[in-house]
Amino acid sequence: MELSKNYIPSTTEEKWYKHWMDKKYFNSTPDERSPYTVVIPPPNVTGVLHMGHTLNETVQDILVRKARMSGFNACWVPGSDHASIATEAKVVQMLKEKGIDKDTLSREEFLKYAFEWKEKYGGIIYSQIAKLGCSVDWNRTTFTMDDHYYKAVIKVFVDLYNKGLVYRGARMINWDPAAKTALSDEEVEFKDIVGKLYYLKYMLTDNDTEMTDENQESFFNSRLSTANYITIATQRPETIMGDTAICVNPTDERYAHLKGKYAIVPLIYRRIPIIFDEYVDPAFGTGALKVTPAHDINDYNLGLKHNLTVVDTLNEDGTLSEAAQIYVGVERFAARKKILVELKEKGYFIQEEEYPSRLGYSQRSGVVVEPRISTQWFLKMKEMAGPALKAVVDGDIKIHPGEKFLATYKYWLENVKDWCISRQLWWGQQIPAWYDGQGNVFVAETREQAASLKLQALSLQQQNTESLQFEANSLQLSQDADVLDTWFSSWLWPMEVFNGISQPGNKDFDYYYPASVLVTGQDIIFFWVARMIMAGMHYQHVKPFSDVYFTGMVRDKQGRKMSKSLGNSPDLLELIDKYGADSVRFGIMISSPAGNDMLFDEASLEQGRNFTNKLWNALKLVKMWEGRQMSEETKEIVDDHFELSDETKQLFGEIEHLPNETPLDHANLSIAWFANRLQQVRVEVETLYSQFRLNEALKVVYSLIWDDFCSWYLEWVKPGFEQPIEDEVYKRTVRFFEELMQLLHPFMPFITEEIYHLLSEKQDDLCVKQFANIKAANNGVLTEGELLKQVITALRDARNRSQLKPKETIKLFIQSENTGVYKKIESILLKQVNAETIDYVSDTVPGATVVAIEKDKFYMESERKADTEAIKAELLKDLEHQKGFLQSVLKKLQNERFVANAKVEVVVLEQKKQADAEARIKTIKESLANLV
RNA sequence: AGAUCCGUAGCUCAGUUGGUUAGAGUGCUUCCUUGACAUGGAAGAGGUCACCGGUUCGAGUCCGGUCGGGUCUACCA
Repeated sequence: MELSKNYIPSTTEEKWYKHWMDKKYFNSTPDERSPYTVVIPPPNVTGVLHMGHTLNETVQDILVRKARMSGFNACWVPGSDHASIATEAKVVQMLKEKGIDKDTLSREEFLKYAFEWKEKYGGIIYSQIAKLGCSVDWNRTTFTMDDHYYKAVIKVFVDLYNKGLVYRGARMINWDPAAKTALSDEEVEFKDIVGKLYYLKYMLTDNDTEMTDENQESFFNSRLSTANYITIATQRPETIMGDTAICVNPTDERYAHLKGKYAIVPLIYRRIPIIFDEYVDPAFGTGALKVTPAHDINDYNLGLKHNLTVVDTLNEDGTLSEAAQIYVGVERFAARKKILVELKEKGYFIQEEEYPSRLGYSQRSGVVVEPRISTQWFLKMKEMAGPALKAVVDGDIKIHPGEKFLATYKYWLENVKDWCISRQLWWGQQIPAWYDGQGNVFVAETREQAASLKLQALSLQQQNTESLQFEANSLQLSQDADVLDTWFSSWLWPMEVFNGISQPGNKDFDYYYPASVLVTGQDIIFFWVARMIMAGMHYQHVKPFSDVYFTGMVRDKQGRKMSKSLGNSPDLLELIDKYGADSVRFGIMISSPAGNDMLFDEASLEQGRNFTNKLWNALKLVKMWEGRQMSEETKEIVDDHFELSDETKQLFGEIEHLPNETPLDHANLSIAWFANRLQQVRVEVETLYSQFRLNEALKVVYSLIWDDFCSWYLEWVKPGFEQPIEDEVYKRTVRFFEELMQLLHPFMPFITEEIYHLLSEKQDDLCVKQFANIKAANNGVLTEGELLKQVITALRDARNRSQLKPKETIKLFIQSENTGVYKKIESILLKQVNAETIDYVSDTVPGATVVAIEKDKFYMESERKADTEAIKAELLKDLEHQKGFLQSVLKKLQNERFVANAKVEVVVLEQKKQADAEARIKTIKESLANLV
């Protein structure tokens, strides 16, 4: 078969994903194996995958594929989130573009549009997950508004209400004036801004009768010239109409005389009391605070304490309300400008100064959040927090990387406030609360159950059943118009994807719950992770997952957050088109240290593409050898010619799965070395997996393939041009290649599966091929391989320094006490350093370039005359280095306390270093003497 | 304001319980195209591990402090 010049991902990827699907490898049903469960963090149903998702899904797929290949029944559940605010905003926008105003639609009409929208765009995210190669069980795809899921959410709400954990009340909440809904504390993002602080005059009066005079305005304005006022500082002059007090610190002597007096709000001339509270910091601003209970959380608390009236001067859309009396209907920031103008005109304005501060913005709509008093549903969090905190603190749930997030998690749970769970939206689970006309509320899963609750309530008052029946027909219950916060459904995710809430105790749920690992971004630790733990502990008394792996945030090259507005968020499908899914996975993983933010750079994807090309070309090389094995006759001749030494046989014996029938000496070492090297790396990779250090695991495998396999092993066993290869060497090489592909498969599933099948005819697939047990590596063989590499590199370096062209050959003379080692690798050495002959000498070779490695010396003779000066300089540099090294070793060894206190193996190591360094210095000195 | 992480090669980062004169990728320099791969090969240069002090036979690693940067949390108008 003719293989293309470079690897072409597109056809391969489609072919194999379809094959895996046809074989149902990703589908999981309970069996006798241990489960390995992962639930996907459900992306927004109408969204697209961004780079953060890509990193996340890749990590999960690596873990899931690795588990599937390691004897586990791996089950990865995909799905999506209805994302109430985000989706509703998109639908509203879409309707607006069609010329339809949401307010003109009924709830049912709107939901019809929303579901159409979801059907149209909801599939995008799934196709992207498939493109990336994710091995999810598509039969288990779950949407947070699926029928069973919807019912589960309602069931939980009713249950928590009945337990007294859900309640309804008027509280200060975060209000989004654009989406016109309440938000939870977590949905508010604070940004640093430079605002302004305005200093305003409030007139003082001790008149305890309310001023109603038509002429009050001119009365106060005329008295402004006198000093009879108090100065306050505010950032929000548009809220002064909501002021219901001025507050000063009771210890502040400047204002002690104001006890019992009143201030007059400018422009509307409301008379408000001066109150005293420790809360006010005398050092800040003027030490006098205007109190606006309706529009500031602190003022609200002050208002509660001092029994102040609440004047809400804003409408739900952020315009000024009737209660503001002036500028009614004007948008809040426009009103601020107009009011400032009027304050200046009338003389109430003193000065303004720049003031750095933080402002809360809606995570979804991006507008400035308005603190607002509103009647909402809340979940008591204190009761939920305890077990969730314990599960993590006790180590039942392990967080990776741990130390970094434990403190944050703990602090949040210990200081958690009640969760506002109602949203003034239509897209979501409608709150199962029904109101009668008399201000009673009935919480139940269905209208019928709510009605029967009402009947029960009535029956307590009325014993007459006939009249009760009459009442039931005219109950006129109306359901709460609001829906629940999206996170109030997502927190059930690990349970309800297996119907654990709607059908508790079902077979799947018992088998798959709890999940093995949760992989998610650290930005939703409170939104989602903590709350899933709460729900899991509350309903199952069992953690929802054993490990949490936090991926870092994906940023651009300059370290900026990826965002649509910056245009620095690349399109995943374009990247896959350009580089292939394997390269995208490689690129994002290789530069992604666990838990740290990663800077995304397309260069790392190029590195991935180059890697796939390298793999492809290694395949081409090996395929060239196929069918070029030796004939039986040639093989006999060759085997006869090369008698195996006992040493080599011994070396071979260390690898139990190597054949008894052995090929050539050099291949002997090559195969033995690589077999051991492979085992060594497998041990390393296992450890890294268990520590979730996936990027390091990938680096190790990458280097094993590129450096050890391609650059060394393949070169060592490579036959001469158009020469045959030994049968056994060919088979071993194919086998190594297969094992490497298996090791790499979780990271780069497509190309590895392709190469696995191209290497030889196969019945099985890499996707489900089980890893063989790891064998212990033999250090002696590894050391021998390392020595060979070292010798080759040093000789090549010497060639370079002598400015020898690659084609120019050398004559090599080896002076060593242990020639046996080198005789074994002669054929490799010849090839790798382009020598025509190798001879063994017991003395120096005059006029040759000398290279010293450990205690051995290598003389290199060539046509070209050696540059003795350059070589001398090199040797002197090396000598200096060795001398310095020896000195530092001696310093330790001569220190009695070191010898006494350090571990024995450390001391032994130092002694060996000393001996090696001394021997090497001797060799270098001899070489230098030889030069003259 | 509190918490927390970070500061190692030009750049992005590894460096696991302290123990070779500190590693990788990328970039850079030199050389190399009929022989799997120029999306490549061979080789090389490049670091006072932010700074100061302490513990120790021994510190990039542990402790304290300083400076610089990030992130999260918090009700100072």
